[in-house]
Amino acid sequence: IEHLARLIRSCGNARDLRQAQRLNCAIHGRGIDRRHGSYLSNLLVEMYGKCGSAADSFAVFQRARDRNLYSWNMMLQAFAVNGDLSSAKNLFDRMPQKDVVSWTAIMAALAANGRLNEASLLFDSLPCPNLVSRNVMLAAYAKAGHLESAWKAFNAMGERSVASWTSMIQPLAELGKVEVAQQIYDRTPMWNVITSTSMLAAYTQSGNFDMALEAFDSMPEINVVTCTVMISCYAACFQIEEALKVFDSMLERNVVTWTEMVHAYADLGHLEEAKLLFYQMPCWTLVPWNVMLLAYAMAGHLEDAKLMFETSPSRSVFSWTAMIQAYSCRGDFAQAEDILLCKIPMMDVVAANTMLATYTLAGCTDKAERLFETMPVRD
RNA sequence: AGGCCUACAAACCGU
Repeated sequence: IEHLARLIRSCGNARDLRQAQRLNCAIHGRGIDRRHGSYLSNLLVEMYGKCGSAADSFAVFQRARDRNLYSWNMMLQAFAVNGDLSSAKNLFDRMPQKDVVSWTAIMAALAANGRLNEASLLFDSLPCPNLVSRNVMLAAYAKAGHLESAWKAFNAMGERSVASWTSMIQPLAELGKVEVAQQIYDRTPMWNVITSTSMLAAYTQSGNFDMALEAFDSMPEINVVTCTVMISCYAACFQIEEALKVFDSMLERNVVTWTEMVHAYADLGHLEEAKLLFYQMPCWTLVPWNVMLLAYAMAGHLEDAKLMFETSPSRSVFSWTAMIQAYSCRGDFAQAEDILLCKIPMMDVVAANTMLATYTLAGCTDKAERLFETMPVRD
């Protein structure tokens, strides 16, 4: 049974939906999940959530014979991480009991969807906040760039964990304050591989590639994320050979690692290599599809872009925006605008701005103005 | 009865 549990967990961690479905069939088909209380069904609910399918999670949840607080919290989390806040709230309201984990999961989901105020209000109403719920709020402030509030929350904490310290690093780098991030990193009383990888990412994202290399060389412990960051670091300084060296030397790779390598090839203009690697991926998320789609779009390969769009398992606003670019690059403004105004099921400000920029750059001021007037969202 | 499995920090996509 522990063997099965391990299999389920590793499948969730690999984000491999196909494998998840196979496992679920094998387990449920033999009725194994019915014989072990809520343990296995809980793990299956979690697995599907991680693989991006809240619907499959819910199916398992509903057919489960025994449900405990863990089951409800895992289902809640499955909805939350997949961006289905309304289902999460619905479930939350129907929970027979709730604990601080349930509240914290909702808070984190609100914050992740840009609803910081609601998260903050919820936090203030928590009957008994703990270290994790405080960390969630802290990280939410930090990521939103509300450094004052973040520091206030940080300083108010009676007890801190590695996560509390690590949460302060990344946002500083994003605001161009790498030195401050480094000062915190140097002063941290506790750190682990995540902390040092955050610092590495901070250097990479701020363009301090030499610092990144130095940091990497002196890291006492690395993992798959660390190496993936190094691939993006080498890609950012146009060292495709070095990026590939890291990729080839990795003992463990996940879907992000693969995506990053495909992205590196695509970004540096090696479309054929990108394509080869893309089709070799052991499993996909939507991101690599969009990476390939955009690469083709920007290279003017409209037919290839269309093919990616049509064959991808699903489409997000990223995919649609890439198609706007694909048509724009070919000068087919009518098709591009048709996508924006008629076809996108989820238009946002970036998609609209993309079209606007196309018109502006092409000197079609009249069309740009007309579009601007009718844009449902502006920034 | 208790334990196990759930919430927090690092890497990938569009103007």
